[in-house]
Amino acid sequence: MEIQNVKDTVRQIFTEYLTTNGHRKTPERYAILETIYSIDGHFDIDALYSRMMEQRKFRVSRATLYNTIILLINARLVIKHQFGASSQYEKSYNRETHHHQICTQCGKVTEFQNGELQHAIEETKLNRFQLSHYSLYIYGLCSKCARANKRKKINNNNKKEK
Amino acid sequence: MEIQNVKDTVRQIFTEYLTTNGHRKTPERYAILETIYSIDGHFDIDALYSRMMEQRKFRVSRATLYNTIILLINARLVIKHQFGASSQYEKSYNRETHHHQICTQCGKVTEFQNGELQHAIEETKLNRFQLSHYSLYIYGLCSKCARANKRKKINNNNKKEK
DNA sequence: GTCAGTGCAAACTTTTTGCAACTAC
DNA sequence: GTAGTTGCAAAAAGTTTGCACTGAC
Repeated sequence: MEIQNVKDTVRQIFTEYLTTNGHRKTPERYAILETIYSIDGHFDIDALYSRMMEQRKFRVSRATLYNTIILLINARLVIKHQFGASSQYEKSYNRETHHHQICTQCGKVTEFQNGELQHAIEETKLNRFQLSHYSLYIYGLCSKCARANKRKKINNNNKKEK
Repeated sequence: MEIQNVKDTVRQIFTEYLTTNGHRKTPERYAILETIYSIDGHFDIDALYSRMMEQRKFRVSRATLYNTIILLINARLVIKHQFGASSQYEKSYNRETHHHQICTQCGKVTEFQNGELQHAIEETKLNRFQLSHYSLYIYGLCSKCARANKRKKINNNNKKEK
Protein backbone atom coordinates (compact mmCIF):
# COMPACT_ATOMS: atom_id res chain seq x y z
CA MET A 1 0.00 0.00 0.00
CA GLU A 2 1.26 3.47 -0.82
CA ILE A 3 2.11 5.92 1.90
CA GLN A 4 -0.63 8.41 1.12
CA ASN A 5 -3.11 5.60 0.89
CA VAL A 6 -2.09 4.37 4.35
CA LYS A 7 -2.38 7.86 5.78
CA ASP A 8 -5.87 8.26 4.33
CA THR A 9 -6.94 4.91 5.69
CA VAL A 10 -5.68 5.48 9.21
CA ARG A 11 -7.26 8.90 9.20
CA GLN A 12 -10.56 7.28 8.36
CA ILE A 13 -10.13 4.60 11.04
CA PHE A 14 -9.32 7.30 13.57
CA THR A 15 -12.36 9.36 12.56
CA GLU A 16 -14.59 6.36 13.04
CA TYR A 17 -13.01 5.66 16.39
CA LEU A 18 -13.52 9.23 17.56
CA THR A 19 -17.11 9.31 16.40
CA THR A 20 -18.01 5.97 17.95
CA ASN A 21 -16.52 6.96 21.28
CA GLY A 22 -17.90 10.50 21.36
CA HIS A 23 -14.56 12.30 21.07
CA ARG A 24 -14.03 15.51 19.15
CA LYS A 25 -12.17 15.65 15.89
CA THR A 26 -9.59 18.31 16.63
CA PRO A 27 -6.86 19.45 14.25
CA GLU A 28 -4.25 18.56 16.89
CA ARG A 29 -5.33 14.93 16.85
CA TYR A 30 -5.11 14.62 13.08
CA ALA A 31 -1.78 16.41 12.96
CA ILE A 32 -0.39 13.98 15.54
CA LEU A 33 -1.67 10.97 13.62
CA GLU A 34 -0.22 12.34 10.39
CA THR A 35 3.18 12.91 11.99
CA ILE A 36 3.30 9.49 13.61
CA TYR A 37 2.57 7.83 10.28
CA SER A 38 5.44 9.72 8.69
CA ILE A 39 7.90 8.26 11.20
CA ASP A 40 9.56 4.93 10.45
CA GLY A 41 10.41 2.82 13.44
CA HIS A 42 10.22 3.76 17.09
CA PHE A 43 9.88 7.14 18.71
CA ASP A 44 9.24 8.58 22.14
CA ILE A 45 7.10 11.55 23.14
CA ASP A 46 10.05 13.89 23.02
CA ALA A 47 11.04 12.90 19.49
CA LEU A 48 7.44 13.24 18.35
CA TYR A 49 7.24 16.67 19.96
CA SER A 50 10.39 17.89 18.19
CA ARG A 51 9.33 16.42 14.89
CA MET A 52 5.97 18.17 14.96
CA MET A 53 7.62 21.49 15.68
CA GLU A 54 10.23 21.14 12.94
CA GLN A 55 8.46 19.43 10.12
CA ARG A 56 4.82 20.23 10.46
CA LYS A 57 5.24 23.56 12.18
CA PHE A 58 2.34 22.51 14.33
CA ARG A 59 2.82 23.04 18.01
CA VAL A 60 1.03 20.84 20.50
CA SER A 61 1.75 20.45 24.18
CA ARG A 62 3.24 17.29 25.58
CA ALA A 63 0.05 16.75 27.58
CA THR A 64 -1.92 16.59 24.35
CA LEU A 65 0.58 14.17 22.88
CA TYR A 66 0.14 11.85 25.84
CA ASN A 67 -3.64 12.17 25.66
CA THR A 68 -3.83 11.56 21.95
CA ILE A 69 -1.44 8.62 21.99
CA ILE A 70 -3.77 6.83 24.38
CA LEU A 71 -6.63 7.31 21.93
CA LEU A 72 -4.46 6.03 19.08
CA ILE A 73 -3.49 2.97 21.07
CA ASN A 74 -7.13 2.24 21.79
CA ALA A 75 -7.94 2.73 18.11
CA ARG A 76 -5.26 0.09 17.38
CA LEU A 77 -3.25 2.56 15.28
CA VAL A 78 -0.24 2.78 17.58
CA ILE A 79 1.49 0.32 19.85
CA LYS A 80 3.53 1.08 22.92
CA HIS A 81 6.83 -0.43 24.00
CA GLN A 82 8.84 -0.10 27.16
CA PHE A 83 12.44 -0.74 26.25
CA GLY A 84 14.45 1.64 28.32
CA ALA A 85 13.72 4.70 30.40
CA SER A 86 10.95 6.31 28.38
CA SER A 87 8.05 4.67 26.60
CA GLN A 88 8.56 4.02 22.93
CA TYR A 89 5.76 4.02 20.39
CA GLU A 90 5.32 3.01 16.78
CA LYS A 91 2.61 3.06 14.15
CA SER A 92 0.93 -0.31 13.82
CA TYR A 93 -1.45 -0.16 10.88
CA ASN A 94 -0.24 -1.91 7.73
CA ARG A 95 3.06 -2.66 9.35
CA GLU A 96 4.71 -6.07 9.12
CA THR A 97 4.83 -7.99 12.36
CA HIS A 98 8.34 -7.85 13.68
CA HIS A 99 10.37 -8.69 16.74
CA HIS A 100 13.00 -6.73 18.61
CA GLN A 101 16.63 -7.37 19.38
CA ILE A 102 17.95 -5.18 22.17
CA CYS A 103 21.64 -4.90 22.94
CA THR A 104 22.13 -5.05 26.69
CA GLN A 105 25.33 -3.07 26.40
CA CYS A 106 24.70 -0.16 24.03
CA GLY A 107 20.89 -0.28 24.14
CA LYS A 108 20.54 -0.38 20.37
CA VAL A 109 17.22 -1.80 19.21
CA THR A 110 16.91 -3.55 15.87
CA GLU A 111 13.93 -5.21 14.29
CA PHE A 112 13.75 -8.51 12.53
CA GLN A 113 11.08 -10.61 10.93
CA ASN A 114 10.56 -14.32 11.20
CA GLY A 115 7.47 -15.96 9.82
CA GLU A 116 7.88 -19.22 11.71
CA LEU A 117 8.29 -17.47 15.01
CA GLN A 118 5.31 -15.24 14.33
CA HIS A 119 3.24 -18.27 13.46
CA ALA A 120 4.33 -20.14 16.58
CA ILE A 121 3.33 -17.25 18.82
CA GLU A 122 0.01 -16.58 17.15
CA GLU A 123 -0.96 -20.25 17.26
CA THR A 124 -0.21 -20.62 20.94
CA LYS A 125 -3.22 -21.72 22.92
CA LEU A 126 -3.91 -19.20 25.64
CA ASN A 127 -6.12 -20.19 28.50
CA ARG A 128 -8.83 -17.69 29.24
CA PHE A 129 -7.12 -14.82 27.48
CA GLN A 130 -8.13 -12.83 24.42
CA LEU A 131 -4.98 -11.99 22.47
CA SER A 132 -4.77 -8.49 21.06
CA HIS A 133 -1.07 -8.08 20.26
CA TYR A 134 2.32 -9.15 21.54
CA SER A 135 5.95 -8.10 21.85
CA LEU A 136 8.99 -10.30 21.76
CA TYR A 137 12.17 -8.70 23.06
CA ILE A 138 15.40 -10.58 22.60
CA TYR A 139 18.27 -9.34 24.74
CA GLY A 140 21.92 -9.95 24.11
CA LEU A 141 25.01 -8.45 22.56
CA CYS A 142 25.01 -6.82 19.15
CA SER A 143 27.95 -7.70 16.92
CA LYS A 144 29.61 -4.36 17.56
CA CYS A 145 29.59 -4.69 21.35
CA ALA A 146 30.58 -8.37 21.16
CA ARG A 147 33.65 -7.41 19.13
CA ALA A 148 34.46 -4.52 21.47
CA ASN A 149 34.30 -6.84 24.49
CA LYS A 150 36.56 -9.35 22.81
CA ARG A 151 39.18 -6.69 22.17
CA LYS A 152 38.88 -5.42 25.73
CA LYS A 153 39.38 -8.89 27.12
CA ILE A 154 42.51 -9.45 25.04
CA ASN A 155 43.90 -6.12 26.20
CA ASN A 156 43.24 -6.95 29.83
CA ASN A 157 44.97 -10.28 29.50
CA ASN A 158 47.98 -8.61 27.94
CA LYS A 159 48.17 -6.16 30.81
CA LYS A 160 48.09 -8.95 33.37
CA GLU A 161 50.91 -10.75 31.67
CA LYS A 162 53.16 -7.72 31.80
CA MET B 1 16.04 -28.18 43.95
CA GLU B 2 15.13 -27.18 47.49
CA ILE B 3 14.77 -23.56 48.45
CA GLN B 4 17.71 -23.46 50.82
CA ASN B 5 19.84 -25.20 48.25
CA VAL B 6 18.93 -22.57 45.65
CA LYS B 7 19.73 -19.77 48.07
CA ASP B 8 23.11 -21.26 48.85
CA THR B 9 23.89 -21.69 45.18
CA VAL B 10 22.95 -18.18 44.13
CA ARG B 11 24.92 -16.83 47.07
CA GLN B 12 27.92 -18.70 45.78
CA ILE B 13 27.38 -17.46 42.22
CA PHE B 14 27.06 -13.91 43.49
CA THR B 15 30.24 -14.23 45.56
CA GLU B 16 32.13 -15.44 42.51
CA TYR B 17 30.72 -12.58 40.47
CA LEU B 18 31.72 -10.00 43.06
CA THR B 19 35.22 -11.41 43.40
CA THR B 20 35.81 -11.65 39.67
CA ASN B 21 34.70 -8.10 39.12
CA GLY B 22 36.48 -6.58 42.08
CA HIS B 23 33.37 -5.64 44.06
CA ARG B 24 33.07 -5.82 47.82
CA LYS B 25 31.01 -8.44 49.59
CA THR B 26 28.84 -6.26 51.80
CA PRO B 27 26.09 -7.55 54.12
CA GLU B 28 23.60 -5.30 52.28
CA ARG B 29 24.24 -7.12 49.03
CA TYR B 30 23.72 -10.57 50.51
CA ALA B 31 20.63 -9.48 52.38
CA ILE B 32 19.14 -8.14 49.15
CA LEU B 33 19.92 -11.35 47.28
CA GLU B 34 18.43 -13.42 50.08
CA THR B 35 15.23 -11.36 50.10
CA ILE B 36 14.82 -11.46 46.34
CA TYR B 37 15.13 -15.23 46.33
CA SER B 38 12.40 -15.47 48.95
CA ILE B 39 9.95 -13.62 46.68
CA ASP B 40 7.87 -15.58 44.21
CA GLY B 41 7.00 -13.79 41.01
CA HIS B 42 7.53 -10.16 40.16
CA PHE B 43 8.38 -7.25 42.39
CA ASP B 44 9.41 -3.64 42.03
CA ILE B 45 11.95 -1.66 44.05
CA ASP B 46 9.29 -0.36 46.40
CA ALA B 47 7.97 -3.82 47.20
CA LEU B 48 11.49 -5.08 47.78
CA TYR B 49 12.22 -2.14 50.05
CA SER B 50 9.11 -2.78 52.17
CA ARG B 51 9.77 -6.48 52.31
CA MET B 52 13.31 -6.03 53.58
CA MET B 53 12.12 -3.71 56.32
CA GLU B 54 9.30 -5.97 57.45
CA GLN B 55 10.64 -9.45 57.11
CA ARG B 56 14.38 -9.21 57.42
CA LYS B 57 14.49 -6.11 59.60
CA PHE B 58 17.37 -5.02 57.45
CA ARG B 59 17.21 -1.47 56.25
CA VAL B 60 18.88 -0.45 53.03
CA SER B 61 18.38 2.70 51.04
CA ARG B 62 16.64 2.69 47.70
CA ALA B 63 19.86 3.82 46.07
CA THR B 64 21.56 0.66 47.29
CA LEU B 65 18.70 -1.45 46.01
CA TYR B 66 19.07 0.07 42.56
CA ASN B 67 22.85 -0.37 42.65
CA THR B 68 22.69 -3.97 43.81
CA ILE B 69 19.98 -4.98 41.36
CA ILE B 70 22.26 -3.92 38.52
CA LEU B 71 24.97 -6.21 39.86
CA LEU B 72 22.49 -9.06 40.19
CA ILE B 73 21.29 -8.55 36.63
CA ASN B 74 24.88 -8.68 35.39
CA ALA B 75 25.47 -11.80 37.46
CA ARG B 76 22.45 -13.32 35.66
CA LEU B 77 20.62 -13.84 38.94
CA VAL B 78 17.82 -11.35 38.31
CA ILE B 79 15.98 -10.26 35.23
CA LYS B 80 14.26 -6.96 34.64
CA HIS B 81 10.90 -6.29 33.03
CA GLN B 82 9.17 -3.11 32.04
CA PHE B 83 5.46 -3.80 32.14
CA GLY B 84 3.86 -0.66 33.41
CA ALA B 85 5.08 2.48 35.09
CA SER B 86 7.86 1.08 37.27
CA SER B 87 10.44 -1.58 36.44
CA GLN B 88 9.62 -5.06 37.59
CA TYR B 89 12.21 -7.63 38.55
CA GLU B 90 12.28 -11.34 39.27
CA LYS B 91 14.80 -13.95 40.32
CA SER B 92 16.06 -15.95 37.39
CA TYR B 93 18.24 -18.76 38.69
CA ASN B 94 16.63 -22.20 38.63
CA ARG B 95 13.36 -20.72 37.43
CA GLU B 96 11.37 -22.26 34.61
CA THR B 97 11.28 -20.21 31.44
CA HIS B 98 7.90 -18.58 31.20
CA HIS B 99 6.02 -16.01 29.20
CA HIS B 100 3.77 -13.18 30.28
CA GLN B 101 0.16 -12.36 29.60
CA ILE B 102 -0.71 -8.76 30.37
CA CYS B 103 -4.29 -7.54 30.53
CA THR B 104 -4.53 -4.21 28.73
CA GLN B 105 -7.50 -3.21 30.85
CA CYS B 106 -6.72 -4.12 34.46
CA GLY B 107 -2.95 -4.50 34.05
CA LYS B 108 -2.90 -7.95 35.62
CA VAL B 109 0.17 -9.99 34.67
CA THR B 110 0.03 -13.78 34.61
CA GLU B 111 2.70 -16.25 33.63
CA PHE B 112 2.39 -19.31 31.48
CA GLN B 113 4.70 -21.94 30.15
CA ASN B 114 4.82 -23.41 26.71
CA GLY B 115 7.60 -25.71 25.65
CA GLU B 116 6.95 -25.44 21.92
CA LEU B 117 6.98 -21.68 22.01
CA GLN B 118 10.13 -21.63 24.09
CA HIS B 119 11.78 -24.00 21.64
CA ALA B 120 10.71 -21.91 18.63
CA ILE B 121 12.18 -18.75 20.13
CA GLU B 122 15.43 -20.33 21.24
CA GLU B 123 15.99 -21.97 17.86
CA THR B 124 15.46 -18.75 15.93
CA LYS B 125 18.44 -17.84 13.84
CA LEU B 126 19.61 -14.39 14.79
CA ASN B 127 21.89 -12.54 12.47
CA ARG B 128 24.89 -11.08 14.16
CA PHE B 129 23.40 -11.16 17.63
CA GLN B 130 24.42 -13.13 20.71
CA LEU B 131 21.26 -14.11 22.57
CA SER B 132 21.35 -13.81 26.32
CA HIS B 133 17.69 -13.91 27.33
CA TYR B 134 14.29 -12.86 26.05
CA SER B 135 10.85 -11.73 27.10
CA LEU B 136 7.57 -12.43 25.40
CA TYR B 137 4.69 -10.19 26.44
CA ILE B 138 1.24 -11.06 25.21
CA TYR B 139 -1.30 -8.28 25.53
CA GLY B 140 -5.03 -8.70 25.52
CA LEU B 141 -8.05 -9.06 27.77
CA CYS B 142 -8.11 -11.37 30.75
CA SER B 143 -11.28 -13.43 31.17
CA LYS B 144 -12.51 -11.17 33.97
CA CYS B 145 -12.26 -7.96 31.94
CA ALA B 146 -13.65 -9.65 28.83
CA ARG B 147 -16.73 -10.69 30.82
CA ALA B 148 -17.06 -7.25 32.36
CA ASN B 149 -16.96 -5.61 28.93
CA LYS B 150 -19.58 -7.97 27.61
CA ARG B 151 -21.95 -7.10 30.45
CA LYS B 152 -21.27 -3.39 29.94
CA LYS B 153 -22.07 -3.67 26.25
CA ILE B 154 -25.37 -5.43 26.92
CA ASN B 155 -26.31 -2.77 29.45
CA ASN B 156 -25.51 0.02 27.03
CA ASN B 157 -27.62 -1.59 24.34
CA ASN B 158 -30.52 -1.93 26.76
CA LYS B 159 -30.27 1.73 27.64
CA LYS B 160 -30.35 2.76 24.01
CA GLU B 161 -33.47 0.73 23.40
CA LYS B 162 -35.33 2.42 26.21
C1' DG C 1 -23.94 27.95 24.28
C1' DT C 2 -21.79 23.99 26.21
C1' DC C 3 -18.42 21.00 27.52
C1' DA C 4 -14.54 18.21 25.68
C1' DG C 5 -9.97 19.30 24.61
C1' DT C 6 -5.86 22.16 24.87
C1' DG C 7 -1.69 24.57 26.86
C1' DC C 8 0.77 25.61 30.71
C1' DA C 9 2.80 24.94 34.96
C1' DA C 10 2.91 22.49 39.02
C1' DA C 11 2.82 18.01 41.04
C1' DC C 12 4.03 13.37 41.21
C1' DT C 13 6.70 9.06 40.52
C1' DT C 14 10.61 6.55 39.57
C1' DT C 15 15.40 6.53 39.07
C1' DT C 16 20.00 8.72 39.19
C1' DT C 17 23.56 11.49 41.23
C1' DG C 18 26.68 14.14 44.48
C1' DC C 19 28.64 14.04 48.75
C1' DA C 20 29.93 12.89 53.50
C1' DA C 21 30.37 8.94 56.43
C1' DC C 22 31.47 4.20 56.75
C1' DT C 23 33.72 -0.28 56.19
C1' DA C 24 35.59 -4.39 53.49
C1' DC C 25 39.86 -5.39 52.04
C1' DG D 1 44.90 3.36 55.13
C1' DT D 2 42.14 3.73 51.16
C1' DA D 3 39.04 3.17 47.72
C1' DG D 4 34.52 1.01 46.98
C1' DT D 5 29.78 1.36 49.22
C1' DT D 6 26.19 3.20 51.66
C1' DG D 7 22.53 6.57 53.08
C1' DC D 8 20.61 10.77 52.44
C1' DA D 9 18.86 14.45 50.03
C1' DA D 10 18.68 16.84 45.91
C1' DA D 11 18.19 16.49 41.05
C1' DA D 12 16.71 14.58 36.86
C1' DA D 13 13.56 12.46 33.69
C1' DG D 14 9.08 11.03 32.28
C1' DT D 15 4.31 11.35 32.95
C1' DT D 16 0.03 13.02 35.08
C1' DT D 17 -2.98 16.53 36.86
C1' DG D 18 -5.48 21.00 37.91
C1' DC D 19 -7.16 24.96 35.98
C1' DA D 20 -8.36 28.68 32.87
C1' DC D 21 -9.08 29.34 28.08
C1' DT D 22 -10.50 27.79 23.49
C1' DG D 23 -13.10 25.85 19.83
C1' DA D 24 -15.79 21.55 17.95
C1' DC D 25 -20.31 20.27 18.04
